[in-house]
Amino acid sequence: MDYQFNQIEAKWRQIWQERQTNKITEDSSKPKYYVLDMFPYPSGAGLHVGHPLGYIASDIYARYKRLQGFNVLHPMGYDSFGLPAEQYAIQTGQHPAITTKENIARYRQQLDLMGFCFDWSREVRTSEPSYYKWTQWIFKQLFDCYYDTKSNKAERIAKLVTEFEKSGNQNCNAVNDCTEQFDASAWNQMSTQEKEAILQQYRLAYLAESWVNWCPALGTVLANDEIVNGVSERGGHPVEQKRMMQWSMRIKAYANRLLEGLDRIDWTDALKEQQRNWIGKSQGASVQFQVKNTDAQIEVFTTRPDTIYGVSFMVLAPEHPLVNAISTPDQLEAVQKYQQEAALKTERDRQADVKNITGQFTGAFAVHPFTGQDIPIWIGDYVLASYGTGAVMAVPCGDQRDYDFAKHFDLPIHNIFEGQDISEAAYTEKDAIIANSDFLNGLEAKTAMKAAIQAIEEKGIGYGKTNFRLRDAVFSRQRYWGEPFPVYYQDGLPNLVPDEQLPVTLPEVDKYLPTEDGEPPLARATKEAWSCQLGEHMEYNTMPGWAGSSWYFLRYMDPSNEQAFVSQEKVAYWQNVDLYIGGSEHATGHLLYSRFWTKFLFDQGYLPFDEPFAKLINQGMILGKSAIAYIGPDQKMYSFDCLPEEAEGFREVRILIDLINDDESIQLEALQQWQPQYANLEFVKNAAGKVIVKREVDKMSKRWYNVVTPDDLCERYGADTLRMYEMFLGPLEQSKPWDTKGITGVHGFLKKYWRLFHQNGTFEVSDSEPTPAALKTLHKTIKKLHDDLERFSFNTGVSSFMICVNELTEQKCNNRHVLEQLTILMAPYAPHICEEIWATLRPQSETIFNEQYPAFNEAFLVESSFTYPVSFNGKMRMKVELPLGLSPAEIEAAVMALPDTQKWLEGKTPKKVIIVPGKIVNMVL
RNA sequence: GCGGAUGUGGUGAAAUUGGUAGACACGCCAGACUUAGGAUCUGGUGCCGAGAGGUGUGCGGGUUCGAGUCCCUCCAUCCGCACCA
Repeated sequence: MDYQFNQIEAKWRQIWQERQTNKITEDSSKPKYYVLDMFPYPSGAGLHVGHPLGYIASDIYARYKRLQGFNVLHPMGYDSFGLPAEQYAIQTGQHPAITTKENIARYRQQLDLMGFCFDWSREVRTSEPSYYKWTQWIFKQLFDCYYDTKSNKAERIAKLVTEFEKSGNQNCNAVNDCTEQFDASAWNQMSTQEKEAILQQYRLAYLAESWVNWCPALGTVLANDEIVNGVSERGGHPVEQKRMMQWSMRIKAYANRLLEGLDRIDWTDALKEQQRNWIGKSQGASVQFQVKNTDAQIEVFTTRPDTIYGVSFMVLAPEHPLVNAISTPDQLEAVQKYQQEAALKTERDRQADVKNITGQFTGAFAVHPFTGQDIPIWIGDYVLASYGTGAVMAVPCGDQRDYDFAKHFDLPIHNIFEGQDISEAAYTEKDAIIANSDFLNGLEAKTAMKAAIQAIEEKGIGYGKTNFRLRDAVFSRQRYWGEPFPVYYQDGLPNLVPDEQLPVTLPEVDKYLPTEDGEPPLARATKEAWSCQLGEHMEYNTMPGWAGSSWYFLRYMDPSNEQAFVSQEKVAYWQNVDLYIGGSEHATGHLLYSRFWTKFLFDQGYLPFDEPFAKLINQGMILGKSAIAYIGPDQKMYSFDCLPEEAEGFREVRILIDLINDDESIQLEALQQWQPQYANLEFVKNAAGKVIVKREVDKMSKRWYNVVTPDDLCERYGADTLRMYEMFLGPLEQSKPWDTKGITGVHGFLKKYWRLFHQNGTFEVSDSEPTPAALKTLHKTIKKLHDDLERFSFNTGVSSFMICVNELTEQKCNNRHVLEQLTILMAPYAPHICEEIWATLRPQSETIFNEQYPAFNEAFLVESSFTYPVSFNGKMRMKVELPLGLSPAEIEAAVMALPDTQKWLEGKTPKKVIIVPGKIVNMVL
């Protein structure tokens, strides 16, 4: 009987569904384990072989844990709000909900083919009102909280209001953007509007005018991580800076905890470094500089307060609010001209222009707080408005950028480093002795820093300060296909929609474009189209993509709860995710925001943990091998090996990889039928009469015609083969190009495994005692597999199965015990074939996944002898078979007694004999 | 520039604590069987050499009886960040 994978797989897909084999419930008698995949955005293109890579790995691990007796939560869902569905809606008028639904159906069909053990009864979709009701609810909690620096957690805003009523904000321990100071009576005299304006500067979700990355082509605001090289990640449109009223998240409040939490989780160093880099903690001091002859003060942040005597000028960002006020009349025109030029430049231009030093003198001077000297104030676009205070104290001797600026504009450079030459470049190391600096003279940088901060604080002109690069996250999008805010406006003030009226559902609109006067698409909705009609109007922005994905892993625990986003009991049982698998592209987006929301929900007592993902693995990307053909100036297609040396006038075209044979030649007739432009194409063939293509590795994508789909491979080889082959390709974390050629090896292995049971046309296993050799093979494999899975090395696991089946075939083993154990062992990798075999071996069994994972027994591995390699001075010369269990002395005696040993010793006595029992014997002469 | 990772046959790759480098698979070569299938099975396959043997994990050093593995210098590739004061 042949291995009929298509029939077997279809059968078990159906049985699993009928018996609800993968449905799980909270069961406190078993330990829990939570295996999670990053849920996909259901795009119209469907899945290619790269998508399931991580899912296969997590599926294997989930099934393995289940066989070990864990109650495993392994869910799947869809991140179903997003731009492509909306773009499609704009073009076709089709409602994004319909496209999304269709795409999800297609995804589900493809995922089911692979035999994943997802508990689909727990599916979540971020675009479902029953889901985003709770995204809105979490937003409300964030709006209603501030970050208390004393208790070091989020607290209710009502607590802050009470404090303001009692003592104003003089001694308030809250993270804020508030620049004004007020006392209790001032607060109590404020109007509702004034109070709310203040509170917005404390709330964790707040409305503020902020610099945003505005993309005119998309008509929306983008987050920093949605911009790649200065253009939008999606579509590649230019992005410019604009000041707009936006919702933001005060993620900065959590900067320290986000940083410190990294030490407690099992992620790769690369990923942790990326997050550390993104958070960008730096310690230093904030210092006030008095502007000469005015009341104005300029606050700067510096990491080198020890170099304060080296300050010889200041530079402000062109956008700095004080620039116009302090510029002298004779400089004002030039200053404004420079400001305009800077504003026109996109961030991209500024980045590209690093080498080009520009700046403008304001005509104003500041007073050096220690020397009292006049220091000129300049503006320059190398100073960023959005970092620190948007102003720097320039220390040209210690900072290369300040040095270059000083050289370019011929500004003074004071050397404050003992014995350092700064005639060519700044001295940026922190190991020099400070000189020419009054009370700091002779100190090392470290001590000088402390002394400087102390002096600054005593003078009352500043304080020691920690600064973060992390910026608050803009939370508004001028888009249709996203979560509406649970917010309405009354008298110009934002108000929260009451819980009873959640969710605020997405209203119908006539078009998915912004309105003519630039309002977001939701402004097109009539009042009646909204699920709640409160105040003057609802919030027209929608939430960004990361809103729904920041907490979805919690919803799987309790997907249909209508009273809470997750019940206390369920979250207490499931806790955080034990193993999270997904791509590294979310390093500074999703993974950071998710940690932020988790910490917030923890602070508010909704969760018993504050890190969402205990262990994280980034699977590598599977790349496509594009096929490139060459068309000459004569419009003929040339074989790659027939290209002239100087291929001028030749152009490269990518052709569908399905049209390429194994020998890299094109199926010419199929090509002519593929696209009309090739219908009458002529060819320049090589000596073998073929047209060869060049291969290039690209991202797998429809536009490169290099997509390989799992559907085709399941059809030809079966899901079990595809699952094992994807694992066999190499280490999970590594990116690698897809190559279908090798799949026959894995397919052949499964056939070989099948033949262990089906030798003479019938299913046959022997009930006799297993041979020692077979038991040795089995237990070797059990141990290897266990170790491989514990270190997430799925590829070596597949190899171990191959070796095992090869050995058992060679031993002609068809022993029931051995084959049963092997089948359980392999079930996580190849669930369909193993279920089929198990059903034949044990017809009463419901599923193999109710069995116990095979236990390793070392007794079966013990050998009677071991063949020692014997080396002389490290060079292996002979092999000696000796019984096991000998002491090193006995081994030495046995080896020395051999005539061959005497031959290699050439009459000498070894200086030293090194013996590692069970490993090696080495003689040092 | 900074940070992270990776360099092993024709190819994908193994080698878990320093202990016989190249397991396993693809490809290739030779053969068997055959109702000629893209089936199955057997043997070979790092490089040099007829052979004994030599040599070999990006380059160059070091530690060690012994290094793919540990240390130092350099080189290459990939990824992330990038005027962050």
